[in-house]
Amino acid sequence: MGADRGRRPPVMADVAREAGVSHQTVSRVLNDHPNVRTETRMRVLEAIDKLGYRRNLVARALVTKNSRTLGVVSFDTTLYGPASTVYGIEQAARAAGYFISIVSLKSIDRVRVRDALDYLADQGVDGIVVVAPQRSAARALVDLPLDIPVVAVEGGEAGEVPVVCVDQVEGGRMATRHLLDLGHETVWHVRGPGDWLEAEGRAAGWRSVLEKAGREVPEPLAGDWSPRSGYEAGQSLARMSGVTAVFVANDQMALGVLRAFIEKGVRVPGDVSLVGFDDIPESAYFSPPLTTIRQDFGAVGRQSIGVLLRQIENGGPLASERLVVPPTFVHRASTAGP
Amino acid sequence: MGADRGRRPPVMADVAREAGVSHQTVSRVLNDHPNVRTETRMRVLEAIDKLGYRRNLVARALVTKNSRTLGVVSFDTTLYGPASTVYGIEQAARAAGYFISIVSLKSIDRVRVRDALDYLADQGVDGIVVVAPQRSAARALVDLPLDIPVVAVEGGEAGEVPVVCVDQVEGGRMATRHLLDLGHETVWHVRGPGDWLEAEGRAAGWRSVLEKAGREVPEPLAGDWSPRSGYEAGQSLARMSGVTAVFVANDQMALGVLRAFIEKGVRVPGDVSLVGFDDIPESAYFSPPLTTIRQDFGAVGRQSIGVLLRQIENGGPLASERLVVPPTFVHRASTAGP
DNA sequence: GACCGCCTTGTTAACGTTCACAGTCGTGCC
DNA sequence: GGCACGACTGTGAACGTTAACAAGGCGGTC
Repeated sequence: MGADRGRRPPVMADVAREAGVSHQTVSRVLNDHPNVRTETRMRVLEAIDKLGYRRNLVARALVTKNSRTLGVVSFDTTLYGPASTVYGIEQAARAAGYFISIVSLKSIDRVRVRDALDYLADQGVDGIVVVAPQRSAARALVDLPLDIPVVAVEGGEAGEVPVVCVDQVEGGRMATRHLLDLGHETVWHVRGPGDWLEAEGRAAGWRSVLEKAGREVPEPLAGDWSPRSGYEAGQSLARMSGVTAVFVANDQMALGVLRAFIEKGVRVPGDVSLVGFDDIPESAYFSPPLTTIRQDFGAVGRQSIGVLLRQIENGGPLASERLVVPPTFVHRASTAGP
Repeated sequence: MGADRGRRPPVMADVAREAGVSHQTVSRVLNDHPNVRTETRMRVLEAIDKLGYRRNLVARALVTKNSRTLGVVSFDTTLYGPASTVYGIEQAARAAGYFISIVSLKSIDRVRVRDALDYLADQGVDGIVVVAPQRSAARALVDLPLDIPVVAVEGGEAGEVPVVCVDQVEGGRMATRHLLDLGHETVWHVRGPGDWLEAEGRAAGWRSVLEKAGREVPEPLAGDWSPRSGYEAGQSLARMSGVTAVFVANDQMALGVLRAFIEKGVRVPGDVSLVGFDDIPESAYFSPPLTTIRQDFGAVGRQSIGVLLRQIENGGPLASERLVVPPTFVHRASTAGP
């Protein structure tokens, strides 16, 4: 209707002219400022509607100094855990009216994490969630010179930044306790890669239960989370004698172990009982269906956004927090008495 | 030293003062403008370094009208396919110096896709990748009033927006041809949910090979991509007689089918051969390891960013393109002759 | 030697919003 | 009746960058 001269998207001033008010009044209407007469507000809203005006968030960010965007740094978002966590984060952030900007790292080390943080800070994000499941990544977060709120997910020791994580140690305990309760003499362990905090936590839980029960603690085998590494560990375990119960640090490796056992004629749970970790969607359909420990990634995502927003509203870093999400035990058919 | 009065981050003018030049010269150095004397450039760079100056990308975006940010709209990024695609997109985008802003949808319909696009457009993204594997999502993209480059991934018919996709039909053909080549009389099919283009494509490929070979075309069973739905389909198939070969539309459902078969005593590949689709990391460790069709999600991500950037540089939507990424056949142990 | 041109730098004005402040009313109170 | 105060609106100046234009210096050419 004669209001789109030049095909340039309308700006606040155009709306103001259309409604016969000043640009400031338009701004007030947009920001729900109380002191605007109802009739004026209506006129402005009509003008906005007529012109198809949309507020320019970039200009807004320039002056308010916040962009309503949060950054997420994550390791390989192809994996089930990180993908689910990021998903949870995204849902929670959008619900709170924030955008999510993602950086996905192929490998994590201090330099790369630092670069990613700088990169996001440059872009003007209001806060950053770092999904930092590795010790090196967690360490990259201490004495950060950034003056922007950060929260670590699975970030290890509560250091200078708040942390949200699943109680990995308790998960390891649950798995091991379950196997001992079934009557197994001791429990073998296929752990995750050395640098990973989750791997350490699960192994620590496993070890503590065995020690407290006065059982022998076998040397753990190490994998890299992949089914292939689980397969290799499974081949080793099948060659060993006296193995009746194995706690594998994630479901993907458990699948590999399962495969190796089947190839060697080791029956599960007939000969060996198996417990995994994560409860990926596939686990319930393994043969046999896998007993495992479920992590509530959605809760982790929500909690981390919660902590971050509290920091942002607070205006500064709050006393370093540590939120722990409990895991749950999922009993299926891969475990039985010896 | 002595240049951080008030703890305010330094701006271009501060650098200019420090280097004894105008802010414009600083801008020129930052943007690699050719006409700056080497010595001047050095002085500016030193000043930048000394002050720890970082360019404000928000202010830059305001005046240049591009934010070097791309939006991604995707369906449930927890699934392996979308997650991998988004990962590929992110890698490619960052390599090209772009940020990625993500919106992950729980369910896809015209309204929600439209909202997501608006949301991203508001934020000032330079272009949007829509991972639109459903017919309804693809339809949401036609006659978009948006004046911002868009590319659809798995987006169906080459309509008004460019499309990048894996050749699902060919994948379905490969799977079916392989089974016929092994000597099976015909091939059953567990397809994906009705609205999904990928499901349709794979089913179409399957059907076309059977028809061309003059074989009977059994009524396909429908799943929803989940292992559970595959399990249910598997139970039905196990009850039917004459089933010797099944093409399942994704690996997760194939796992469910496998589980149902094992429970019913149907041997794979002894009694029935099975082909999946996707080649998720787990597939090689199923029992038996799954013959499947691999999709190169990384390539899809890269291609889509390529198309998008070409559009952005071009300044307008280019003649609607359709890039097809070929799938590859992965032979494992779940298939054999009848 | 004057003029043209390029290289280099600086000055000023956008970009589209919010913030700080200053008005202009109308109302109530002493 | 004057004055203070609240509600409402407008004016000007930020925010930090790039774009457009102008200007000075220096070399080369006829």
